[in-house]
Amino acid sequence: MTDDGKSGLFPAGGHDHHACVEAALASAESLCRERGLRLTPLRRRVLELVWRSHCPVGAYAVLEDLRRDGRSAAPPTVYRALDFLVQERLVHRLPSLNAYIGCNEPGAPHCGQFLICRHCGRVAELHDHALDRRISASAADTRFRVEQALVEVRGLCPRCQAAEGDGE
Amino acid sequence: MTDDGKSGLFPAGGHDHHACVEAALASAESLCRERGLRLTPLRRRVLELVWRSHCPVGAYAVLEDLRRDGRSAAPPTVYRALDFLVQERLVHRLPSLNAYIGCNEPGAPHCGQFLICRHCGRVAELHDHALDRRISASAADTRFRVEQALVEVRGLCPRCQAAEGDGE
DNA sequence: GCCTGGTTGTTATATTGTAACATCCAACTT
DNA sequence: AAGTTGGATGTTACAATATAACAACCAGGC
Ligand SMILES: [Zn+2]
Ligand SMILES: [Zn+2]
Ligand SMILES: [Zn+2]
Ligand SMILES: [Zn+2]
Repeated sequence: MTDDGKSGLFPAGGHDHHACVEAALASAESLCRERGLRLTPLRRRVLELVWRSHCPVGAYAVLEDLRRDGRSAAPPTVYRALDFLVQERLVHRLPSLNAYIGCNEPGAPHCGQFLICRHCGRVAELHDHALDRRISASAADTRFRVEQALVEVRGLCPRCQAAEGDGE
Repeated sequence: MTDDGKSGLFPAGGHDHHACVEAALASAESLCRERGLRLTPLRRRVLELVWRSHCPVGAYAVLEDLRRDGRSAAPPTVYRALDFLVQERLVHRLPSLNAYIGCNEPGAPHCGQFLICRHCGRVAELHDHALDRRISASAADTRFRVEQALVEVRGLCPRCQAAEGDGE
């Protein structure tokens, strides 16, 4: 990150994406080791494929990638791997897109908060704890026991706002 | 509502559901009239079917109901009606459930905020403006232009918390 | 070696959602 | 009234997403 950490949230920023992927994989390895879980080659590869994409990826896109690896693969293969990664909070599922994205702060328990650009498809994950607390408080008012929360915000990312009005 | 308006958010509360459906339909009629839109018999019927359910309903469930009416119906029929109703904010779509639920405050612009009970499937819609504002503020920090926001909270409703630990 | 539990492979199918085009119908125009 | 038009619906076919069920495999412990 070479900026203020805010405007660079969208991965279009000139950060080193390859390094991000490597860091995510290393982090996943250590988290699984701590938890006594098996980050098998398949799971690791799926995590890598999710992270390599700059946008959320669908299960069938991951499936295609696995096949390009030469690996035998069918839908259950990829769904099981993704389920594992979601369970362990290494990736998030975005229900409104039927797609998955790598969590940029795995290990830290948090609810998913996403800014989804309708134009370029990029997604930024937020970690706004005040928002977390606001959701908890609101649910507590109704005596609802929160187990998981998800915030999906659609709109235009800064870059696409600029492009708007032009030929796009 | 016979209570404090909080614990009764979950429709299991002893309110008159039939009256709610009628009120929703009447409200939809007047909103469409104001906006110069056509609440056709099909659209009206779909809205009624969504409202009649105590839980979010899937498109294919609505389709079955339409067929039970004796009406000729295929998936596009119901998806188009649902798309219209969602567009006009008369119903909300819950992406994590692939299902639809009637909006209990149509006309008032608001982001969707839902408490979804994983045990009984019932859903309560919240209207927490502080939460709205918190989301807007968080997005503004990143210069993201919000067009639509959605909060889906999963957990256990008060009733199902009580039932937990028993045979359920 | 053999059992065991978890992981992956494989086939088939279920569920959810759309594209494309035909038909119908209400409202407006002449 | 007859024609025109745009939106709404009917219809067929299909695409995209997800899961059930069972077989095969494999690492670790006995
Ligand atoms: Zn995360
Ligand atoms: Zn964008
Ligand atoms: Zn609403
Ligand atoms: Zn419940």
